[in-house]
Amino acid sequence: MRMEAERAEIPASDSTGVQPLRSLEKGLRLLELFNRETPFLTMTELARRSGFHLSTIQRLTATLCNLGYLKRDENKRYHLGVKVIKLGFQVMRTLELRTLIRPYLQDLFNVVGLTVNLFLTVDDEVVIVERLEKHRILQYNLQMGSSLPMYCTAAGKTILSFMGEKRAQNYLKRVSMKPFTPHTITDPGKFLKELTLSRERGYAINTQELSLGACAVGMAIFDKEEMPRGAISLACPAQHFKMETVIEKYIDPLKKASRIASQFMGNSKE
Amino acid sequence: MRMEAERAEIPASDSTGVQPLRSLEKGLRLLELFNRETPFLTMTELARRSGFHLSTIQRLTATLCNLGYLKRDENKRYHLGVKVIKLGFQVMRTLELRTLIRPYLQDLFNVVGLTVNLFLTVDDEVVIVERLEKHRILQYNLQMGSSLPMYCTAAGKTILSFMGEKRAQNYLKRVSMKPFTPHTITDPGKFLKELTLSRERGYAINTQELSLGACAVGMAIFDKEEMPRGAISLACPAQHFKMETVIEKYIDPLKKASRIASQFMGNSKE
DNA sequence: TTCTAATTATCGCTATACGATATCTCTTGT
DNA sequence: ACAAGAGATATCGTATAGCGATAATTAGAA
Repeated sequence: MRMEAERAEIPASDSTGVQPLRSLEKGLRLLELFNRETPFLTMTELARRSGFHLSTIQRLTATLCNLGYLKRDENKRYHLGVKVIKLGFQVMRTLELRTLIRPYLQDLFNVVGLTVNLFLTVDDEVVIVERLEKHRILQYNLQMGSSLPMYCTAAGKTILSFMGEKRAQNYLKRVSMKPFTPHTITDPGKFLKELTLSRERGYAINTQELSLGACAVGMAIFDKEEMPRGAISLACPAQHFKMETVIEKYIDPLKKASRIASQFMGNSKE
Repeated sequence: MRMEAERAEIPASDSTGVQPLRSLEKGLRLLELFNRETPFLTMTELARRSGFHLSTIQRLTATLCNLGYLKRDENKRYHLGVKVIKLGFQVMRTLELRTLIRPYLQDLFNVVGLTVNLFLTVDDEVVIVERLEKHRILQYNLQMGSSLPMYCTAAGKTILSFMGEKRAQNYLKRVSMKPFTPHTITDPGKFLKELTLSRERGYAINTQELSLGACAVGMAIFDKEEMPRGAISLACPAQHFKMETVIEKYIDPLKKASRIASQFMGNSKE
Protein backbone atom coordinates (compact mmCIF):
# COMPACT_ATOMS: atom_id res chain seq x y z
CA MET A 1 0.00 0.00 0.00
CA ARG A 2 2.71 2.39 0.96
CA MET A 3 4.57 1.21 -2.08
CA GLU A 4 1.67 2.22 -4.29
CA ALA A 5 1.66 5.67 -2.77
CA GLU A 6 5.36 5.99 -3.48
CA ARG A 7 5.00 5.00 -7.10
CA ALA A 8 2.24 7.49 -7.53
CA GLU A 9 4.70 10.34 -7.02
CA ILE A 10 6.57 9.46 -10.16
CA PRO A 11 4.19 9.70 -13.09
CA ALA A 12 4.74 7.23 -15.86
CA SER A 13 6.76 8.33 -18.86
CA ASP A 14 4.10 9.50 -21.27
CA SER A 15 6.10 10.96 -24.14
CA THR A 16 7.03 7.52 -25.44
CA GLY A 17 6.13 3.93 -24.92
CA VAL A 18 9.52 3.05 -23.47
CA GLN A 19 9.36 2.05 -19.86
CA PRO A 20 10.98 4.54 -17.51
CA LEU A 21 13.81 3.46 -15.25
CA ARG A 22 12.58 3.87 -11.73
CA SER A 23 15.88 3.88 -9.88
CA LEU A 24 17.41 6.40 -12.27
CA GLU A 25 14.44 8.69 -11.77
CA LYS A 26 14.68 8.30 -8.04
CA GLY A 27 18.40 8.95 -8.03
CA LEU A 28 18.03 12.21 -9.90
CA ARG A 29 15.06 13.22 -7.77
CA LEU A 30 17.29 12.70 -4.80
CA LEU A 31 19.97 14.99 -6.20
CA GLU A 32 17.34 17.65 -6.79
CA LEU A 33 16.45 17.70 -3.11
CA PHE A 34 19.72 19.51 -2.46
CA ASN A 35 19.08 23.22 -2.93
CA ARG A 36 19.86 26.60 -1.49
CA GLU A 37 17.73 26.02 1.59
CA THR A 38 18.84 22.46 2.22
CA PRO A 39 22.37 21.93 0.92
CA PHE A 40 23.07 19.24 3.51
CA LEU A 41 20.70 16.34 4.11
CA THR A 42 20.91 13.20 6.19
CA MET A 43 19.57 9.81 5.16
CA THR A 44 16.36 10.07 7.11
CA GLU A 45 15.77 13.62 5.91
CA LEU A 46 16.21 12.38 2.35
CA ALA A 47 13.74 9.59 3.04
CA ARG A 48 11.23 12.02 4.47
CA ARG A 49 11.52 14.58 1.71
CA SER A 50 11.52 12.10 -1.14
CA GLY A 51 8.94 9.75 0.27
CA PHE A 52 11.17 6.84 -0.73
CA HIS A 53 11.74 3.90 1.55
CA LEU A 54 14.80 4.16 3.75
CA SER A 55 16.29 1.08 2.14
CA THR A 56 15.92 2.79 -1.20
CA ILE A 57 17.75 5.83 0.14
CA GLN A 58 20.54 3.55 1.30
CA ARG A 59 21.01 2.15 -2.16
CA LEU A 60 20.66 5.49 -3.90
CA THR A 61 23.10 7.34 -1.68
CA ALA A 62 25.63 4.52 -1.84
CA THR A 63 25.50 4.48 -5.61
CA LEU A 64 25.62 8.26 -5.95
CA CYS A 65 28.54 8.51 -3.54
CA ASN A 66 30.47 5.90 -5.45
CA LEU A 67 30.03 7.87 -8.63
CA GLY A 68 31.05 11.14 -6.99
CA TYR A 69 27.67 12.81 -7.31
CA LEU A 70 27.22 12.86 -3.56
CA LYS A 71 29.65 13.29 -0.71
CA ARG A 72 29.16 12.60 2.93
CA ASP A 73 30.74 14.64 5.69
CA GLU A 74 31.81 13.37 9.07
CA ASN A 75 28.35 14.09 10.50
CA LYS A 76 26.82 11.70 7.97
CA ARG A 77 25.20 14.53 6.13
CA TYR A 78 25.18 14.25 2.36
CA HIS A 79 25.85 17.06 -0.09
CA LEU A 80 26.32 17.27 -3.84
CA GLY A 81 29.72 16.16 -5.10
CA VAL A 82 32.11 18.23 -7.17
CA LYS A 83 31.50 15.98 -10.13
CA VAL A 84 28.15 17.62 -10.74
CA ILE A 85 29.91 20.89 -11.60
CA LYS A 86 31.43 19.43 -14.72
CA LEU A 87 28.05 18.45 -16.04
CA GLY A 88 26.64 21.84 -15.19
CA PHE A 89 29.26 23.70 -17.17
CA GLN A 90 29.10 21.32 -20.04
CA VAL A 91 25.51 22.45 -20.44
CA MET A 92 26.54 26.10 -20.48
CA ARG A 93 28.88 25.37 -23.35
CA THR A 94 26.27 23.39 -25.20
CA LEU A 95 23.43 25.89 -24.96
CA GLU A 96 22.99 27.07 -28.48
CA LEU A 97 20.72 29.94 -27.66
CA ARG A 98 23.25 31.38 -25.30
CA THR A 99 26.08 31.54 -27.81
CA LEU A 100 23.85 32.71 -30.61
CA ILE A 101 22.26 35.50 -28.67
CA ARG A 102 25.34 36.72 -26.85
CA PRO A 103 26.40 39.39 -29.37
CA TYR A 104 22.87 40.77 -29.41
CA LEU A 105 22.79 40.90 -25.64
CA GLN A 106 26.07 42.79 -25.79
CA ASP A 107 24.46 45.26 -28.19
CA LEU A 108 21.52 45.61 -25.86
CA PHE A 109 23.87 46.14 -22.96
CA ASN A 110 25.76 48.86 -24.82
CA VAL A 111 22.54 50.66 -25.67
CA VAL A 112 20.76 50.53 -22.35
CA GLY A 113 23.66 50.60 -19.93
CA LEU A 114 21.81 48.40 -17.45
CA THR A 115 22.36 44.87 -16.25
CA VAL A 116 21.14 42.43 -18.89
CA ASN A 117 20.06 38.89 -18.00
CA LEU A 118 19.12 35.94 -20.15
CA PHE A 119 16.92 33.42 -18.35
CA LEU A 120 15.70 29.97 -19.27
CA THR A 121 12.87 28.15 -17.54
CA VAL A 122 13.76 25.06 -15.54
CA ASP A 123 10.94 23.39 -13.67
CA ASP A 124 9.34 26.11 -11.60
CA GLU A 125 12.30 28.44 -11.62
CA VAL A 126 14.28 30.61 -13.99
CA VAL A 127 18.00 30.05 -14.42
CA ILE A 128 20.44 32.78 -15.43
CA VAL A 129 22.14 31.57 -18.57
CA GLU A 130 23.88 34.78 -19.56
CA ARG A 131 24.47 37.95 -17.60
CA LEU A 132 26.07 41.28 -18.39
CA GLU A 133 26.33 43.15 -15.13
CA LYS A 134 26.31 46.90 -14.76
CA HIS A 135 25.48 47.76 -11.17
CA ARG A 136 26.24 45.64 -8.16
CA ILE A 137 22.97 46.15 -6.39
CA LEU A 138 21.60 42.87 -5.21
CA GLN A 139 21.98 41.40 -1.78
CA TYR A 140 22.41 38.11 -3.54
CA ASN A 141 25.47 37.34 -5.55
CA LEU A 142 23.75 36.55 -8.80
CA GLN A 143 25.79 34.95 -11.50
CA MET A 144 25.39 32.71 -14.47
CA GLY A 145 23.72 29.52 -13.32
CA SER A 146 21.86 31.03 -10.40
CA SER A 147 18.25 29.93 -10.26
CA LEU A 148 15.48 32.15 -8.96
CA PRO A 149 11.78 31.81 -8.22
CA MET A 150 9.41 32.95 -10.95
CA TYR A 151 6.92 34.79 -8.77
CA CYS A 152 9.30 37.58 -7.76
CA THR A 153 11.37 38.16 -10.89
CA ALA A 154 10.50 40.14 -13.99
CA ALA A 155 11.63 37.25 -16.17
CA GLY A 156 9.59 34.69 -14.28
CA LYS A 157 6.51 36.86 -14.24
CA THR A 158 6.50 37.57 -17.95
CA ILE A 159 7.04 33.89 -18.67
CA LEU A 160 4.19 32.91 -16.36
CA SER A 161 1.95 35.51 -17.92
CA PHE A 162 2.21 33.77 -21.29
CA MET A 163 1.83 30.21 -20.05
CA GLY A 164 -1.93 30.46 -19.80
CA GLU A 165 -4.24 30.98 -16.85
CA LYS A 166 -4.46 27.27 -16.08
CA ARG A 167 -0.76 26.67 -15.93
CA ALA A 168 -0.15 29.80 -13.89
CA GLN A 169 -2.72 28.66 -11.35
CA ASN A 170 -1.11 25.24 -11.13
CA TYR A 171 2.23 26.94 -10.59
CA LEU A 172 0.78 28.91 -7.71
CA LYS A 173 -0.53 25.72 -6.18
CA ARG A 174 2.91 24.16 -6.29
CA VAL A 175 5.06 26.96 -4.91
CA SER A 176 4.86 28.82 -1.65
CA MET A 177 5.17 32.55 -2.20
CA LYS A 178 7.71 33.26 0.47
CA PRO A 179 8.24 37.04 0.83
CA PHE A 180 11.81 38.09 0.08
CA THR A 181 11.08 41.77 0.74
CA PRO A 182 8.03 43.75 1.89
CA HIS A 183 7.28 44.27 -1.82
CA THR A 184 7.09 40.59 -2.69
CA ILE A 185 3.62 39.67 -3.90
CA THR A 186 2.33 36.85 -1.74
CA ASP A 187 -1.36 36.94 -2.57
CA PRO A 188 -2.19 34.56 -5.45
CA GLY A 189 -5.23 36.60 -6.50
CA LYS A 190 -3.28 39.81 -6.70
CA PHE A 191 -0.50 37.97 -8.49
CA LEU A 192 -2.83 36.56 -11.16
CA LYS A 193 -4.23 40.05 -11.76
CA GLU A 194 -0.74 41.35 -12.36
CA LEU A 195 -0.02 38.47 -14.73
CA THR A 196 -3.00 39.54 -16.82
CA LEU A 197 -1.70 43.09 -16.89
CA SER A 198 1.77 41.85 -17.81
CA ARG A 199 0.47 39.75 -20.66
CA GLU A 200 -1.53 42.64 -22.05
CA ARG A 201 1.39 45.03 -22.20
CA GLY A 202 3.87 42.29 -23.22
CA TYR A 203 6.37 42.72 -20.40
CA ALA A 204 6.55 42.22 -16.65
CA ILE A 205 8.00 44.46 -13.97
CA ASN A 206 9.71 43.55 -10.74
CA THR A 207 9.79 46.39 -8.20
CA GLN A 208 12.06 45.29 -5.37
CA GLU A 209 10.16 42.04 -4.98
CA LEU A 210 13.23 39.84 -4.82
CA SER A 211 15.80 42.21 -3.38
CA LEU A 212 15.39 45.64 -1.84
CA GLY A 213 16.69 48.35 -4.12
CA ALA A 214 16.55 46.23 -7.28
CA CYS A 215 14.04 46.69 -10.10
CA ALA A 216 13.74 44.96 -13.44
CA VAL A 217 11.68 44.68 -16.58
CA GLY A 218 11.48 41.38 -18.45
CA MET A 219 10.25 40.18 -21.83
CA ALA A 220 9.58 36.57 -22.69
CA ILE A 221 11.24 34.43 -25.34
CA PHE A 222 9.01 32.05 -27.28
CA ASP A 223 9.70 28.77 -29.02
CA LYS A 224 8.17 27.52 -32.26
CA GLU A 225 5.01 26.46 -30.45
CA GLU A 226 4.60 30.02 -29.12
CA MET A 227 5.36 28.78 -25.64
CA PRO A 228 7.46 31.01 -23.37
CA ARG A 229 10.74 29.25 -22.72
CA GLY A 230 12.76 32.03 -21.15
CA ALA A 231 13.12 35.78 -20.89
CA ILE A 232 15.50 38.69 -21.17
CA SER A 233 15.46 41.25 -18.39
CA LEU A 234 16.97 44.64 -17.68
CA ALA A 235 17.81 45.30 -14.04
CA CYS A 236 18.78 48.51 -12.30
CA PRO A 237 19.07 50.05 -8.81
CA ALA A 238 15.71 51.47 -7.70
CA GLN A 239 17.01 54.71 -6.27
CA HIS A 240 18.81 55.89 -9.41
CA PHE A 241 16.25 54.93 -12.01
CA LYS A 242 12.54 55.50 -12.47
CA MET A 243 10.95 52.39 -13.89
CA GLU A 244 8.63 54.35 -16.17
CA THR A 245 11.49 56.18 -17.86
CA VAL A 246 13.55 53.00 -18.13
CA ILE A 247 10.68 51.30 -19.89
CA GLU A 248 9.92 54.27 -22.10
CA LYS A 249 13.54 54.55 -23.19
CA TYR A 250 14.57 50.91 -23.45
CA ILE A 251 11.51 48.78 -24.14
CA ASP A 252 12.17 48.79 -27.87
CA PRO A 253 15.73 47.46 -27.81
CA LEU A 254 14.58 44.91 -25.23
CA LYS A 255 11.76 43.86 -27.50
CA LYS A 256 14.16 43.59 -30.41
CA ALA A 257 16.56 41.35 -28.49
CA SER A 258 13.83 39.07 -27.19
CA ARG A 259 12.40 38.71 -30.68
CA ILE A 260 15.79 37.68 -32.03
CA ALA A 261 16.13 35.20 -29.21
CA SER A 262 12.70 33.81 -30.04
CA GLN A 263 13.78 33.39 -33.63
CA PHE A 264 16.83 31.45 -32.50
CA MET A 265 14.44 29.17 -30.62
CA GLY A 266 12.63 28.44 -33.87
CA ASN A 267 9.85 30.95 -33.39
CA SER A 268 8.75 32.50 -36.65
CA LYS A 269 5.90 34.76 -35.60
CA GLU A 270 5.55 37.77 -37.91
CA MET B 1 28.21 -13.19 -22.69
CA ARG B 2 28.04 -9.70 -23.99
CA MET B 3 26.04 -8.87 -20.96
CA GLU B 4 28.86 -10.05 -18.74
CA ALA B 5 31.31 -7.86 -20.55
CA GLU B 6 29.04 -4.92 -20.05
CA ARG B 7 28.73 -5.51 -16.35
CA ALA B 8 32.46 -5.72 -16.06
CA GLU B 9 32.76 -2.06 -16.99
CA ILE B 10 30.96 -1.03 -13.85
CA PRO B 11 32.91 -2.24 -10.85
CA ALA B 12 30.84 -3.27 -7.88
CA SER B 13 30.32 -0.79 -5.12
CA ASP B 14 33.15 -1.54 -2.73
CA SER B 15 32.91 1.23 -0.16
CA THR B 16 29.90 -0.39 1.46
CA GLY B 17 27.98 -3.62 1.35
CA VAL B 18 24.92 -2.00 -0.15
CA GLN B 19 24.16 -3.19 -3.63
CA PRO B 20 24.68 -0.56 -6.31
CA LEU B 21 21.81 0.47 -8.54
CA ARG B 22 22.80 -0.46 -12.05
CA SER B 23 20.44 1.72 -14.02
CA LEU B 24 21.27 4.79 -11.95
CA GLU B 25 24.95 4.21 -12.57
CA LYS B 26 24.34 3.76 -16.23
CA GLY B 27 22.20 6.86 -16.46
CA LEU B 28 24.87 9.04 -14.93
CA ARG B 29 27.58 7.40 -17.02
CA LEU B 30 25.51 8.32 -20.02
CA LEU B 31 25.35 11.97 -18.98
CA GLU B 32 29.12 12.00 -18.56
CA LEU B 33 29.60 11.02 -22.19
CA PHE B 34 28.58 14.54 -23.15
CA ASN B 35 31.68 16.72 -23.03
CA ARG B 36 33.50 19.48 -24.86
CA GLU B 37 34.43 17.24 -27.78
CA THR B 38 31.09 15.50 -28.07
CA PRO B 39 28.30 17.77 -26.88
CA PHE B 40 25.78 16.14 -29.21
CA LEU B 41 25.34 12.40 -29.41
CA THR B 42 22.85 10.15 -31.16
CA MET B 43 21.41 6.94 -29.73
CA THR B 44 23.75 4.63 -31.57
CA GLU B 45 26.75 6.79 -30.69
CA LEU B 46 25.73 6.60 -27.07
CA ALA B 47 25.43 2.85 -27.37
CA ARG B 48 28.86 2.61 -28.94
CA ARG B 49 30.59 4.87 -26.45
CA SER B 50 28.98 3.43 -23.37
CA GLY B 51 29.02 -0.19 -24.41
CA PHE B 52 25.44 -0.50 -23.21
CA HIS B 53 22.85 -2.38 -25.17
CA LEU B 54 20.80 -0.25 -27.51
CA SER B 55 17.63 -1.16 -25.64
CA THR B 56 19.26 0.12 -22.50
CA ILE B 57 20.08 3.38 -24.23
CA GLN B 58 16.45 3.68 -25.27
CA ARG B 59 15.27 3.38 -21.71
CA LEU B 60 17.98 5.64 -20.31
CA THR B 61 17.50 8.44 -22.81
CA ALA B 62 13.71 8.31 -22.47
CA THR B 63 13.95 8.57 -18.71
CA LEU B 64 16.57 11.30 -18.77
CA CYS B 65 14.60 13.31 -21.32
CA ASN B 66 11.47 13.08 -19.23
CA LEU B 67 13.34 14.45 -16.26
CA GLY B 68 14.88 17.28 -18.26
CA TYR B 69 18.44 16.05 -17.98
CA LEU B 70 18.64 15.40 -21.70
CA LYS B 71 17.11 17.14 -24.68
CA ARG B 72 16.81 15.94 -28.22
CA ASP B 73 17.03 18.21 -31.22
CA GLU B 74 15.22 17.77 -34.50
CA ASN B 75 18.09 15.63 -35.85
CA LYS B 76 17.56 13.13 -33.03
CA ARG B 77 20.80 14.13 -31.43
CA TYR B 78 20.80 14.31 -27.67
CA HIS B 79 22.43 16.97 -25.52
CA LEU B 80 22.43 17.84 -21.84
CA GLY B 81 19.31 19.62 -20.62
CA VAL B 82 19.20 22.97 -18.87
CA LYS B 83 18.17 21.25 -15.69
CA VAL B 84 21.70 20.08 -15.10
CA ILE B 85 22.84 23.68 -14.66
CA LYS B 86 20.86 24.06 -11.48
CA LEU B 87 22.58 21.11 -9.93
CA GLY B 88 25.95 22.37 -11.03
CA PHE B 89 25.54 25.72 -9.39
CA GLN B 90 24.05 24.25 -6.29
CA VAL B 91 27.39 22.53 -5.83
CA MET B 92 29.26 25.80 -6.20
CA ARG B 93 27.21 27.26 -3.41
CA THR B 94 27.70 24.22 -1.23
CA LEU B 95 31.45 23.90 -1.61
CA GLU B 96 32.76 24.73 1.82
CA LEU B 97 36.37 25.05 0.83
CA ARG B 98 35.50 27.61 -1.77
CA THR B 99 33.72 29.98 0.58
CA LEU B 100 36.21 29.48 3.38
CA ILE B 101 39.27 30.10 1.26
CA ARG B 102 37.89 32.97 -0.80
CA PRO B 103 39.14 35.83 1.41
CA TYR B 104 42.60 34.28 1.48
CA LEU B 105 42.63 33.95 -2.28
CA GLN B 106 41.68 37.62 -2.44
CA ASP B 107 44.66 38.43 -0.20
CA LEU B 108 46.89 36.36 -2.42
CA PHE B 109 45.52 38.10 -5.48
CA ASN B 110 46.18 41.52 -3.95
CA VAL B 111 49.77 40.57 -3.12
CA VAL B 112 50.81 38.89 -6.34
CA GLY B 113 48.74 40.76 -8.89
CA LEU B 114 48.40 37.67 -11.06
CA THR B 115 45.46 35.47 -11.96
CA VAL B 116 44.66 33.18 -9.05
CA ASN B 117 42.87 29.86 -9.56
CA LEU B 118 41.49 27.35 -7.09
CA PHE B 119 41.18 23.85 -8.55
CA LEU B 120 39.59 20.68 -7.26
CA THR B 121 40.21 17.23 -8.67
CA VAL B 122 37.31 15.51 -10.42
CA ASP B 123 38.04 12.16 -12.00
CA ASP B 124 41.05 12.71 -14.23
CA GLU B 125 40.64 16.44 -14.56
CA VAL B 126 40.87 19.59 -12.51
CA VAL B 127 37.88 21.89 -12.20
CA ILE B 128 38.16 25.62 -11.56
CA VAL B 129 36.20 26.30 -8.41
CA GLU B 130 37.30 29.87 -7.80
CA ARG B 131 39.10 32.29 -10.06
CA LEU B 132 40.39 35.84 -9.68
CA GLU B 133 41.44 36.98 -13.10
CA LYS B 134 44.10 39.56 -13.81
CA HIS B 135 45.19 39.22 -17.41
CA ARG B 136 43.04 38.00 -20.23
CA ILE B 137 45.64 35.83 -21.85
CA LEU B 138 44.21 32.46 -22.69
CA GLN B 139 42.82 31.37 -26.00
CA TYR B 140 40.21 29.54 -23.98
CA ASN B 141 37.55 31.36 -22.07
CA LEU B 142 38.32 29.94 -18.68
CA GLN B 143 35.84 30.54 -15.93
CA MET B 144 34.63 29.00 -12.75
CA GLY B 145 33.46 25.48 -13.50
CA SER B 146 35.74 24.93 -16.46
CA SER B 147 37.48 21.57 -16.34
CA LEU B 148 40.97 21.03 -17.70
CA PRO B 149 43.30 18.07 -18.23
CA MET B 150 45.86 17.46 -15.51
CA TYR B 151 48.85 16.75 -17.73
CA CYS B 152 49.15 20.28 -19.10
CA THR B 153 48.21 22.46 -16.15
CA ALA B 154 50.33 23.53 -13.20
CA ALA B 155 47.55 22.54 -10.83
CA GLY B 156 47.09 19.13 -12.38
CA LYS B 157 50.81 18.44 -12.46
CA THR B 158 51.45 19.28 -8.83
CA ILE B 159 48.46 17.17 -7.80
CA LEU B 160 49.68 14.24 -9.87
CA SER B 161 53.17 14.62 -8.45
CA PHE B 162 51.86 13.92 -4.96
CA MET B 163 49.54 11.07 -5.84
CA GLY B 164 52.33 8.54 -5.94
CA GLU B 165 54.24 6.96 -8.83
CA LYS B 166 51.72 4.14 -9.22
CA ARG B 167 48.70 6.34 -9.49
CA ALA B 168 50.42 8.75 -11.84
CA GLN B 169 51.33 5.89 -14.14
CA ASN B 170 47.74 4.64 -14.12
CA TYR B 171 46.62 8.13 -14.97
CA LEU B 172 48.94 8.20 -17.95
CA LYS B 173 47.53 4.89 -19.11
CA ARG B 174 44.01 6.25 -19.03
CA VAL B 175 44.45 9.61 -20.75
CA SER B 176 45.81 10.44 -24.17
CA MET B 177 48.29 13.30 -23.99
CA LYS B 178 46.91 15.35 -26.83
CA PRO B 179 49.21 18.31 -27.55
CA PHE B 180 47.50 21.67 -27.07
CA THR B 181 50.63 23.63 -28.03
CA PRO B 182 54.13 22.71 -29.19
CA HIS B 183 55.15 22.90 -25.52
CA THR B 184 52.67 20.31 -24.31
CA ILE B 185 54.48 17.32 -22.87
CA THR B 186 53.30 14.23 -24.70
CA ASP B 187 56.00 11.76 -23.71
CA PRO B 188 54.99 9.79 -20.59
CA GLY B 189 58.60 9.15 -19.58
CA LYS B 190 59.54 12.79 -19.77
CA PHE B 191 56.34 13.66 -17.95
CA LEU B 192 57.04 11.29 -15.07
CA LYS B 193 60.53 12.78 -14.71
CA GLU B 194 59.03 16.21 -14.40
CA LEU B 195 56.56 14.97 -11.83
CA THR B 196 59.48 13.80 -9.70
CA LEU B 197 61.10 17.20 -10.00
CA SER B 198 57.79 18.90 -9.15
CA ARG B 199 57.30 16.78 -6.06
CA GLU B 200 60.82 17.52 -4.83
CA ARG B 201 60.48 21.27 -5.04
CA GLY B 202 56.83 21.23 -3.90
CA TYR B 203 55.28 23.02 -6.85
CA ALA B 204 54.68 22.44 -10.55
CA ILE B 205 55.16 24.75 -13.50
CA ASN B 206 53.22 25.02 -16.71
CA THR B 207 55.10 26.80 -19.48
CA GLN B 208 52.63 27.39 -22.30
CA GLU B 209 51.63 23.73 -22.31
CA LEU B 210 47.88 24.36 -22.40
CA SER B 211 47.76 27.69 -24.18
CA LEU B 212 50.44 29.63 -26.02
CA GLY B 213 51.51 32.66 -24.04
CA ALA B 214 50.21 31.41 -20.72
CA CYS B 215 52.39 30.22 -17.84
CA ALA B 216 51.47 29.13 -14.35
CA VAL B 217 52.82 27.79 -11.10
CA GLY B 218 50.68 25.53 -8.93
CA MET B 219 50.78 24.15 -5.41
CA ALA B 220 48.71 21.24 -4.16
CA ILE B 221 46.11 21.21 -1.42
CA PHE B 222 46.04 18.16 0.84
CA ASP B 223 43.27 16.54 2.83
CA LYS B 224 43.55 14.90 6.23
CA GLU B 225 44.95 11.73 4.68
CA GLU B 226 47.74 13.77 3.07
CA MET B 227 46.22 13.12 -0.33
CA PRO B 228 46.26 15.94 -2.88
CA ARG B 229 42.68 16.99 -3.52
CA GLY B 230 43.19 20.21 -5.44
CA ALA B 231 45.60 23.05 -6.05
CA ILE B 232 46.03 26.80 -6.16
CA SER B 233 47.78 28.26 -9.15
CA LEU B 234 49.12 31.64 -10.26
CA ALA B 235 48.88 32.32 -13.96
CA CYS B 236 50.46 35.08 -16.05
CA PRO B 237 51.23 36.00 -19.64
CA ALA B 238 54.55 34.50 -20.73
CA GLN B 239 55.91 37.53 -22.50
CA HIS B 240 55.61 39.94 -19.57
CA PHE B 241 56.80 37.69 -16.79
CA LYS B 242 59.82 35.51 -16.21
CA MET B 243 58.77 32.36 -14.44
CA GLU B 244 61.85 32.30 -12.22
CA THR B 245 61.21 35.77 -10.85
CA VAL B 246 57.51 35.06 -10.40
CA ILE B 247 58.37 32.01 -8.36
CA GLU B 248 61.06 33.75 -6.39
CA LYS B 249 58.77 36.62 -5.49
CA TYR B 250 55.46 34.85 -4.97
CA ILE B 251 56.13 31.27 -3.94
CA ASP B 252 55.80 32.12 -0.27
CA PRO B 253 52.36 33.72 -0.39
CA LEU B 254 51.25 30.86 -2.65
CA LYS B 255 52.54 28.35 -0.15
CA LYS B 256 50.76 30.15 2.64
CA ALA B 257 47.43 30.11 0.81
CA SER B 258 47.68 26.45 -0.13
CA ARG B 259 48.54 25.54 3.44
CA ILE B 260 45.46 27.37 4.71
CA ALA B 261 43.36 25.60 2.11
CA SER B 262 44.82 22.27 3.24
CA GLN B 263 43.87 23.10 6.80
CA PHE B 264 40.32 23.81 5.70
CA MET B 265 40.31 20.34 4.16
CA GLY B 266 41.17 18.89 7.54
CA ASN B 267 44.89 18.58 6.96
CA SER B 268 46.87 19.17 10.13
CA LYS B 269 50.45 18.64 8.99
CA GLU B 270 52.92 20.63 11.05
C1' DT C 1 13.07 2.34 -56.37
C1' DT C 2 15.92 -0.78 -53.20
C1' DC C 3 19.23 -1.31 -49.67
C1' DT C 4 21.15 -0.02 -45.40
C1' DA C 5 21.34 2.00 -41.07
C1' DA C 6 19.14 3.97 -37.33
C1' DT C 7 15.23 4.45 -34.40
C1' DT C 8 11.09 2.73 -32.13
C1' DA C 9 8.04 -0.85 -30.28
C1' DT C 10 7.11 -5.37 -28.12
C1' DC C 11 7.80 -9.29 -25.14
C1' DG C 12 9.11 -13.14 -22.07
C1' DC C 13 12.71 -14.24 -18.66
C1' DT C 14 15.38 -13.63 -14.68
C1' DA C 15 18.59 -10.96 -12.35
C1' DT C 16 17.65 -6.93 -9.76
C1' DA C 17 15.90 -3.76 -6.91
C1' DC C 18 12.32 -3.96 -3.61
C1' DG C 19 10.52 -3.45 1.49
C1' DA C 20 10.70 -5.63 5.89
C1' DT C 21 13.26 -6.51 9.53
C1' DA C 22 17.19 -7.14 12.48
C1' DT C 23 21.41 -5.31 14.13
C1' DC C 24 24.48 -1.86 15.20
C1' DT C 25 25.74 2.95 16.58
C1' DC C 26 25.06 6.81 18.17
C1' DT C 27 22.97 10.66 20.97
C1' DT C 28 20.07 12.28 25.00
C1' DG C 29 18.05 12.19 29.29
C1' DT C 30 17.70 10.34 33.97
C1' DA D 1 26.30 4.67 33.98
C1' DC D 2 22.41 3.00 31.91
C1' DA D 3 18.27 2.99 29.34
C1' DA D 4 15.66 4.64 25.68
C1' DG D 5 15.19 6.27 21.26
C1' DA D 6 16.55 7.67 16.81
C1' DG D 7 19.24 6.97 13.13
C1' DA D 8 22.34 4.32 10.29
C1' DT D 9 23.74 -0.19 8.45
C1' DA D 10 23.33 -5.12 7.10
C1' DT D 11 20.66 -9.11 5.53
C1' DC D 12 17.23 -11.63 2.94
C1' DG D 13 13.27 -13.74 0.34
C1' DT D 14 10.25 -12.18 -3.14
C1' DA D 15 8.04 -9.68 -6.92
C1' DT D 16 8.88 -6.99 -10.55
C1' DA D 17 11.62 -3.90 -12.94
C1' DG D 18 15.02 -3.85 -16.12
C1' DC D 19 17.15 -6.91 -19.25
C1' DG D 20 18.43 -8.39 -24.29
C1' DA D 21 16.50 -10.15 -28.49
C1' DT D 22 14.01 -9.21 -32.13
C1' DA D 23 10.46 -7.31 -34.90
C1' DA D 24 8.50 -3.16 -37.00
C1' DT D 25 9.15 1.34 -38.60
C1' DT D 26 11.38 5.23 -40.35
C1' DA D 27 15.01 7.81 -42.62
C1' DG D 28 18.90 8.26 -45.79
C1' DA D 29 21.86 6.81 -49.33
C1' DA D 30 22.82 4.70 -53.64
